[in-house]
Amino acid sequence: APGRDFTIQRLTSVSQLMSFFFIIMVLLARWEEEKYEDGVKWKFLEHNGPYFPPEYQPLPDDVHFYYNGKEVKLSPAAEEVAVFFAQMLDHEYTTKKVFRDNFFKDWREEMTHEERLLIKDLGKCDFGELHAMHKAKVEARKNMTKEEKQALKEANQKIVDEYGYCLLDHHRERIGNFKIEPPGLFRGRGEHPKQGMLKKRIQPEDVIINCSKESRIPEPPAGHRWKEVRHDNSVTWLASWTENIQGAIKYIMLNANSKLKVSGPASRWQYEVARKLKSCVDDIRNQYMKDLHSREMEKRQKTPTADTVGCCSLRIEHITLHKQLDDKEFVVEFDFLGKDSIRYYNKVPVIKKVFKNLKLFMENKETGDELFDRLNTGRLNKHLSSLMPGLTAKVFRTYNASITLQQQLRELTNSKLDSATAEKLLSYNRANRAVAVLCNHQRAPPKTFEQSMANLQAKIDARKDQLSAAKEELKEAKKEAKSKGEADAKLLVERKQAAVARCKEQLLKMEVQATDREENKQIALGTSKLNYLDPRISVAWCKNMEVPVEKIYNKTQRDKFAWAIDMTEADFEF
DNA sequence: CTCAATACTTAGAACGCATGAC
DNA sequence: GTCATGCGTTCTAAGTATTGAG
Repeated sequence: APGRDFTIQRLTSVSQLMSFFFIIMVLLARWEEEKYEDGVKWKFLEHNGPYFPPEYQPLPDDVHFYYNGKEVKLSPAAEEVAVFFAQMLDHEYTTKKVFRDNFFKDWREEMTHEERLLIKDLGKCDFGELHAMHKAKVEARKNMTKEEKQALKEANQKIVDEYGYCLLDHHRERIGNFKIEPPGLFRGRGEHPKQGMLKKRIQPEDVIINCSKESRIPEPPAGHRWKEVRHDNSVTWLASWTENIQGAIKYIMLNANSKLKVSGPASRWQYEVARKLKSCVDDIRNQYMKDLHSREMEKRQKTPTADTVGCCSLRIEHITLHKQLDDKEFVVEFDFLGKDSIRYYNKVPVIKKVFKNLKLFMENKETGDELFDRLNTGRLNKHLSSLMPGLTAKVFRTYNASITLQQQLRELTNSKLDSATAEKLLSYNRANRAVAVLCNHQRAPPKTFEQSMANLQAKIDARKDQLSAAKEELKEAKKEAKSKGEADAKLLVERKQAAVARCKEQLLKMEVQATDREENKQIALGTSKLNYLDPRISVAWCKNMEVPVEKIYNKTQRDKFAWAIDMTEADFEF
């Protein structure tokens, strides 16, 4: 079947040949640009190493911790961890059993033998004074004078200047995360079984440095040494360490606007592959409608994480089959937690064949069993790339997002002459929103949402009152004008009419704003904008609509998409 | 090939600062 | 000037992709 797919695909259209040709041209261009052999990411790399967070400052003598009502002076190590907990006391995490249990277990490990003997019940711990001290500190920071704030800013800038940049192949590049992650209590997303565990302080002895052999090797902090210094130019990271919660490796890497990222495989390149999918997506869709039978294998087990799934790892409890639902036949109801424990809920009508297959896959299984027990992401992507070179699930996502944006922009925006910039931007946001909904990019409603919505509503109400008052005045003025017919009175009518119109306009604007905000309550636009939408679509739209590109991309985004802003013409089509 | 380790991208929340309304 | 609010930045968790060992 893969062979046949490829043949069909190759013969179907001239435009495919064209796009294939284009891909090769881009490949060559990219080759030219990168100028290094495969797998080599740089020839020269020099940096100052990561920035370490400041050492723990023990509590002042007048701040106390109490156990069972009695004052206890904690050892520095135990005290530091106690402060982590105290700082989070306002957060609801600290009320959760898993969080508390994990915290307490790890905390006890930091205690001295004596402390461990004494402190056996978290419920008997009183962190009140530590908590109060933390809040006072936050408050004090907020109330700093202008000069103090300025001094702090300058100090931070000094750190950025020293540690925030590296030299990569003769270019000074901004580092994305040059700071070692400070210690604290782990906060996973969703019901994470490890929430509350102690994330330990990283020492230079834990850190591997990666740089050029011939570069100036970064100095470890005084009295310390690095775990290792290596010179591996097949990777892009500058430093790494292993964190203690999941045992995962953390990396110090470059900023998103660096050459390495912008010309890396992920950015421009992914959009070209996705564009190519446009020319053969119909074939591929027809094909998978034909062979609705896949048979592969595999399972996997990892260290405990929050219970989340993706399309390949769905379990049978995540879908419900409805032969009939409302007025539709063969409906699949999805309900599961995806990445970041974000819920996906949807009812999707499918064709009979798919419905029957799903039913078959669920047979003789029980809760906890995988729906597609012979499928995994590797297998899926292998199959996809046999349909079109470079095709993966992610390419589909990029394609779907970009094509949706383009369609929505066409549907939602009028000609450039028809509307004001604000209205154009609203349309752009709506198109962006449609994409975010498609990709299930959700956010928690902002904490201040209800309040700010109420504030806006109050403004709207006030404006409404104002409007009716203005209308009333207009009516009065008209009556006056009719009975008297003086020029002055007529002028007054005109003035009142203008006032009513202005009022109406402002009211409309606010109402639109309220709608926009309400619609955006649980939708996050940033992720799709940054990661899935071909920036050339947006740049072309700006050119066509005569909207400055600054209105849709901020500085950071303009840096990241500089290549698209430079090269895109108004007639660009995804 | 499989599995685990490693590398890199994607993600939402928290933070903090600029801005604009009053 | 004050204050809320929205926005950009920072942070780091949580995915996917790739590599490499056996």
